[in-house]
Amino acid sequence: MTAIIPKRITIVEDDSIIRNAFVTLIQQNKNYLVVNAYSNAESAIKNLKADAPDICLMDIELPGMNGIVAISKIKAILPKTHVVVVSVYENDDLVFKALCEGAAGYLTKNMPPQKLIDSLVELENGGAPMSTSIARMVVSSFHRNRQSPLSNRELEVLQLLSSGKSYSTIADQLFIDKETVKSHIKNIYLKLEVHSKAEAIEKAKKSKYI
Amino acid sequence: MTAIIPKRITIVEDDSIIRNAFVTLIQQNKNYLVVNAYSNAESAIKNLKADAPDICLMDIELPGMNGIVAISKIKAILPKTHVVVVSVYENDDLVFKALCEGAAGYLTKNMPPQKLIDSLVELENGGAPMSTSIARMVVSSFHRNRQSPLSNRELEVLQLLSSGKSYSTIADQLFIDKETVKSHIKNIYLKLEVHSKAEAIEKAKKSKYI
DNA sequence: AAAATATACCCCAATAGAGGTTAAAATTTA
DNA sequence: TAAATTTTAACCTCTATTGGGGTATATTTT
Repeated sequence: MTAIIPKRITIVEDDSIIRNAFVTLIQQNKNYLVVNAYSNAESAIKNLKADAPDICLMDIELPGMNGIVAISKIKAILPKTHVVVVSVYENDDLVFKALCEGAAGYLTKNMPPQKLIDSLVELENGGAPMSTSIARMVVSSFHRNRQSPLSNRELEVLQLLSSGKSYSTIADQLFIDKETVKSHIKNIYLKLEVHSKAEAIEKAKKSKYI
Repeated sequence: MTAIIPKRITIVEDDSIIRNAFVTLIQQNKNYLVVNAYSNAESAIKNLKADAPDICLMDIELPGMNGIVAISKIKAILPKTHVVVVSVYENDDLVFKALCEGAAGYLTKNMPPQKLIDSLVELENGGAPMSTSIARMVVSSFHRNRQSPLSNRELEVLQLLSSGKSYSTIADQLFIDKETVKSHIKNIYLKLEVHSKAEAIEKAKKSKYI
């Protein structure tokens, strides 16, 4: 018979009503222990080592330090802590910034209460809890744009160019002449209406051609 | 009172036992209609326009054309069809290739049967159904490695270098001298033990420093 | 048959890239 | 505070790369 060690949770949420709701909700489940709940990131970080949370629920819009920066700081101090964002914002930019800084999941506040508990379980099972729309956003970010004006060969060349390869390296890799690579790149520039490598890569990435 | 128009589903799965199990399972739910179930991708694509599926469940390991290529072909013909991968493989490479080609979700065959139905519902709700481990894999792909040997400034420089910018453009953007950029790049090469831009970018991306 | 794509060649000027060395500020860490 | 690291900047050399212009031909695709 193994004793259940409850997962330690801290909450960072400036709205006291939501914060208390989360505490109450989580405390109903004895697999989880809310060690502390803060209204700002600064104090949460100050007590981070003492709290030693397994999971941290993090709001994005906060007075003072915002949630994105907070995630970064927390992961730098306790890399193993799972930081799950709980935000009203479904803005692309914020979601991807949060994930890049190390968020283990991203929930939106309009979720049904049970979804929060499910998410904690999902985390323990090795998952990455996300709201419906966030999951779609994340998966869509991988999808390439099929409306590309570039031919398949041009996409191949641009792909290699974007990984920092030189014309000659690209030529070797595609078993074609360096001059042919030049021709392709000229046509790519024409089609994308750019005049340099950097512009072409920027435009192609923004349009998700590559 | 609005009539419920069932979502049209096709299945591509070479194992007849699994295929039939999926058909039986889905047919129990009158919100879904299995229009056809195929043992290979070629025939599924041949009948694609006639089947006009809203959702296609796609295996990866198939005789003849593999599932990744099949996703690409299907999305080229019917971009609006949601292709959901159902595979035993949890290999990173396959998952990301499938997503890049346009997969709307990725499930593993060890899921409980109800999870398949839940996934169909999740799709309709605007989500992207994923198995626990796949979701973690996808979210982790955004996380950058904090054990980088590079300084923050070096990371900034390498980031810009990797987007195809020239030394002078990087200098302008960071408000520093071109010679300083060169110094940073020299140090980056030293630390990463490489001797060219392409190698540095490759190593940094593989190690997820950038 | 026409259009798009993939291939390859020429010329040329500007600059980017990689190597070396040195060193003063500024910042962070011990 | 002292030591270490980071960031900044400058000098040198030399070759490779890039991007502009043009032209041309075989192969696919429409």
